Amino acid sequence: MKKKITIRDLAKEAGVSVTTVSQILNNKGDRFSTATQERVLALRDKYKYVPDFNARNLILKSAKTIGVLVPNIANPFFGTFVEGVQSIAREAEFIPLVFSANRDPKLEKYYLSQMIERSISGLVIASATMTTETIKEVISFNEIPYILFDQNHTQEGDRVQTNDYLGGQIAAKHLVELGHKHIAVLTSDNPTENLNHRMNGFKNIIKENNLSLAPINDVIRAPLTKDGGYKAAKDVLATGASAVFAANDEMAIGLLRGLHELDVKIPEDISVIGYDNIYWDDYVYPRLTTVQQPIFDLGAGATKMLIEQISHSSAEARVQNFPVKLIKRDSTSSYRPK
Amino acid sequence: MKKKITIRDLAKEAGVSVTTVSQILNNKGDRFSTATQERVLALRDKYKYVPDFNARNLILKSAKTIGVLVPNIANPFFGTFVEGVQSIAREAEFIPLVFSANRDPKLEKYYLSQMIERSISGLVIASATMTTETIKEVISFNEIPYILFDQNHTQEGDRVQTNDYLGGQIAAKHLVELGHKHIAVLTSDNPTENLNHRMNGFKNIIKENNLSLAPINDVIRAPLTKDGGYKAAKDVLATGASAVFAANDEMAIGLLRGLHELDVKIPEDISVIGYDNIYWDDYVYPRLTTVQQPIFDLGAGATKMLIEQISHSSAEARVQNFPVKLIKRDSTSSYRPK
DNA sequence: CTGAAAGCGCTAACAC
DNA sequence: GTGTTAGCGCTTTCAG
Repeated sequence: MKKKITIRDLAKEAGVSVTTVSQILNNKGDRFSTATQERVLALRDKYKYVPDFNARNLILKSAKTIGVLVPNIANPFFGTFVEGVQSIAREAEFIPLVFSANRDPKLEKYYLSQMIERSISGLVIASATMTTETIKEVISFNEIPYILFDQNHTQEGDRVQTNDYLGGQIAAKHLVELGHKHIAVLTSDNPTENLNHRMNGFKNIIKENNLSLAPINDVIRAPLTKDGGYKAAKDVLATGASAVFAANDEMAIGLLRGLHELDVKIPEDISVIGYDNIYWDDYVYPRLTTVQQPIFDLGAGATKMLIEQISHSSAEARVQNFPVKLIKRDSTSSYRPK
Repeated sequence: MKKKITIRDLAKEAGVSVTTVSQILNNKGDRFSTATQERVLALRDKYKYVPDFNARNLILKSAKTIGVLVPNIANPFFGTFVEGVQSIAREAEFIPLVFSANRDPKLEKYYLSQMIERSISGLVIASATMTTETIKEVISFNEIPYILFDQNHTQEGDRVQTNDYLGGQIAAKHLVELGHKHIAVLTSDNPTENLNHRMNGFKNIIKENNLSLAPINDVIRAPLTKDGGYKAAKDVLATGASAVFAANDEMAIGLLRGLHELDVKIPEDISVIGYDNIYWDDYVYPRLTTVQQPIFDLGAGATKMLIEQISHSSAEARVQNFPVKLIKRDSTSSYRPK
């Protein structure tokens, strides 16, 4: 790395003091003569001078950096979420530090400590494994502003969220309206609170319509991944249901594959509805009907809240709700008796 | 943010000098008595002291940060690539700063300047739009070590790469061996050098087998995206070919969807082979045959090289090659005359 | 209009 | 074994 040119170099060459240069470069130089200002500015451009970040922040105590903790960056759901974060961060000239913690609490703690060391100004947490204890212990201890997403709704703090209960209802209504009487559910073997809400909303509609959902037989549990959905196909088929609600699109897409391999026709033999509306839904076969969460907006909204909190440090905890809605595609159809 | 506890606080409480604390905390404290060492360490734990990053780096001049520039983080190819980067970075205690520049040169420059300001130690560039000029102008000017990936092979500098020519040959061989005589190609409307190599390898095998590839009719060009592949389906079909090689999996997957909507059966009516082996290939229908690039390893390998370069600043430009291989799945099959 | 001087929190020669 | 001291590059009072 070339030796960096410092503010002192500029000052010397301009024949002024370091103070002068500093003030002018930080737009606090009204009081200096236009000639001086122009000289300094010209010199900065000539040498492409960039103030040293560390030196600057050492004084300013703000790194304009926000941490983003997601389970898996290669997952398009979180990829899109992060893009939402980035779009807002960029506007506010914050830099996001993104970490993919792979649902590994140790990794999460490591990254967390790294972030604190780097004095991030705030944190967006989109990780279901981040426990209340970790948050209390590490984040609150350091009094770092943070925003939660996709968390157990029992936790405290500012958050963005969608109405999971409603989302579950929407999914159920769709299947019921298509005439399905026997509906199965594919959900996580280790559900977070928001997933429970989603499922409760679903069951609520089932019950209202006097349909049954046998808790044991019709509720299949598997990991919340494509592979989880894939491997659960046999069990889903065994329920004999004519429609199935998968707790998220990843699972639903895995399920699609599993059902194909079992020579089950979708939606003719069984309708499948997912949840999230990741951008892949249009590219699986058949195109996946789902309940949309505005993923990008969630990332953007969380970041907007966070930056507000950093700037004004508003005291009260706020919750921002985002809408969910049905996206009808080709994986669901009317019930046809066999 | 709570006022941070500083090294001075520790020193005072431990009844020793700041130097003592600093040395001990940096594992250079052999010369101090065990008692002192333990006292200091205990205090650090008690107060969860973390050295101030900015102050530290101001002296050390190393932020242990590497920049990573990718076109699109929500794209699983780059998501996986970034995970590879992260895995190595973490081992070496480097923090990756990941930017998704959306193939927008302005954004790329902005992020680049941000990174330089933050005195990153090195840069992994996985972006085809990053031109030689930008690299020269911004990166070389600041003498930042960098590693390229997926770039125009004409550029200078250390790099990781795969043998695209061979990859193209592998794809062609597979189709030829299946008995296909009339093969179409779906490639980028704005190809980078590595794509050209890929295509040249492909054409080489076609020619060797005395098959023709009409440059105009059989080479379809579209954006290198799912949507690009989707919209190109009609044109591909119009070639009358019994097999098609798509320049990457994204396009291939889009093409699959487009062909479905045209009621074309894959692989019965037309075989499709992609390139990259993104993890979605197993979850489209039919499962996509492709040429694998070791994406994770590429990210990891690039990062390993970069960190070596940062540490030892080895002079000579190095190139590390990664293997490619055929992954046979369900989207290709033997030629059957109609 | 301008600059001297203090100091952010830390590390590292160099004394003692 | 331990501490003094001098900065790292920058911003910011405050005194001209």
